[in-house]
Amino acid sequence: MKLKLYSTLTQQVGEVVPLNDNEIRMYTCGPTVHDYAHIGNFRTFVQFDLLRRTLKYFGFALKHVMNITDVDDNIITKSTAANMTLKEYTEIYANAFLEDMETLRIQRPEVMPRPTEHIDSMVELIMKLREKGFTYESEGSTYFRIDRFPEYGKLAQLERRQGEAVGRIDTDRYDKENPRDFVLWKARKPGEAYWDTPLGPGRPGWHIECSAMSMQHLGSTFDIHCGGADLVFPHHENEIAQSEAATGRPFAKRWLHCEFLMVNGQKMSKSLGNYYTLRGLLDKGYNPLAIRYLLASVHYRKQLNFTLEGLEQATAALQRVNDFVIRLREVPGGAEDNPALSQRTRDARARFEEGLADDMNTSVALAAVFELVRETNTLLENNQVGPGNRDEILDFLSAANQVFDVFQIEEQKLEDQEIVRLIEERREARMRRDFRRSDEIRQLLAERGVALEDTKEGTRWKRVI
RNA sequence: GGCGGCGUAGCCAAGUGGUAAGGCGGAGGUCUGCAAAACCUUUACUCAGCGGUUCGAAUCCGCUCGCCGCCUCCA
Repeated sequence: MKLKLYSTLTQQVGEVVPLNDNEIRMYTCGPTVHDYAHIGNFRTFVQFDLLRRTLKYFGFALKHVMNITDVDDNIITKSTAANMTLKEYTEIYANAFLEDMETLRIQRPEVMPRPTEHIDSMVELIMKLREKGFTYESEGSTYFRIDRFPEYGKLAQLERRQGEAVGRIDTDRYDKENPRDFVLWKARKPGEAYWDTPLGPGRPGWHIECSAMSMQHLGSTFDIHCGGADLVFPHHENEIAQSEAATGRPFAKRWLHCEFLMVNGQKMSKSLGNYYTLRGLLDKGYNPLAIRYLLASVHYRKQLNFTLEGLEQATAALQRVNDFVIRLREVPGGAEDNPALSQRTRDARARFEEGLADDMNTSVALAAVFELVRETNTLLENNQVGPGNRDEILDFLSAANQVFDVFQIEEQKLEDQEIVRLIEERREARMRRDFRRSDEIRQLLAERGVALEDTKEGTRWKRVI
């Protein structure tokens, strides 16, 4: 099956064809580590994790680069206020970010470069632009002259307009020939971190970081560049301009942008104060995989309105699949297999893959899982599921988990002996028809996140997520 | 003002010409010591509104209304 993805550049969905052999080279604009990331940020990273896993699912080799930006205005301001070095300060939030990634099961990209370790590449790139006449200097800073790049605006569909929007005045404009020009190298300011380079003392502008790091690790032309929807303009537009001006070659072939997480109809953001952090939600008792599920379940090009109710719905949906797996595992080895169900399982897998192949339509992919769950539950009700069916379905769910990684498919063990003892005690109490004690124990375990369900074959337990 | 997008059941959400996937929730039932889980039945004659094209439209076209994002640091 052919994997198709949208590109902001062409505004069309098209088949993914690697530039080199079977390998996809992909760059994701990562976080700036001046604070804890909020789950709006993580929506993007979860979605591009799905992309990463989808590419692998469809058999591509992958080299994925995601930066961790460790120098910018915010970082400088905050680290100074905290009386810490840049490195001391950013280390805290970089580590927090990596931990949060793990909690959300976001796979580590192959390379996670940091700008402060790539200053040479950036300077080299700017020097190349300077040689080719794309830059000018003003008050110690180096700027990119967009008039020299006729294709400027092709990503954001900006026609080169005469009139600029009223009221959008860049505070630096008096330094620039054209308000749209952007800074490549910022002149040193007293008290701020700087690097001594042939461009003069200073630090890199925001946009040059991603160009330099992506091209250093992936080459001047690579397959996919992704980021949040707010990066289309100016960040990615500027990356294209400076990269293509420097190399004379196309930069990223395909651009993917993840839409925003909304809160009450407004973009979740630090400045609006309407944000939730991962840690905050975990403290409230929400399950990280339910959060991952919620962030993954809505298509990346649609805004997702985040609510706690939505998170609870996601939790329930996930629990349904996990409960199904527990029940499926109880299929006796001697039962007869059901050929019709085998066929249904293959169909479900095909629909799952079709959904993913269609620009990562996660809703369709997940619907394929849920349909199979319902149909199989009905058959389980009538003992029409055999061990072969069970294994085929578990195999399909594992495949789905290669991409989504939210379902609990491995059998869980009770390592807590106290809980094991209580379950046994309850079993004895029920045999004596001592339902008072029985219910008491069930309540006790519920408080510890373990639910008990009595079936004809005995009592089963499960962890509540 | 320019650019991009959205509006489908109580909530989330798929569906881009052929007669409304899936999830959550609600109601009734089966099962159960009671629960829980699961299953069964039910919950949009209709897709923001109004026109148009078509044998046929949630899907195409036009207009109207409402909402969001980018154009400024931002995932």
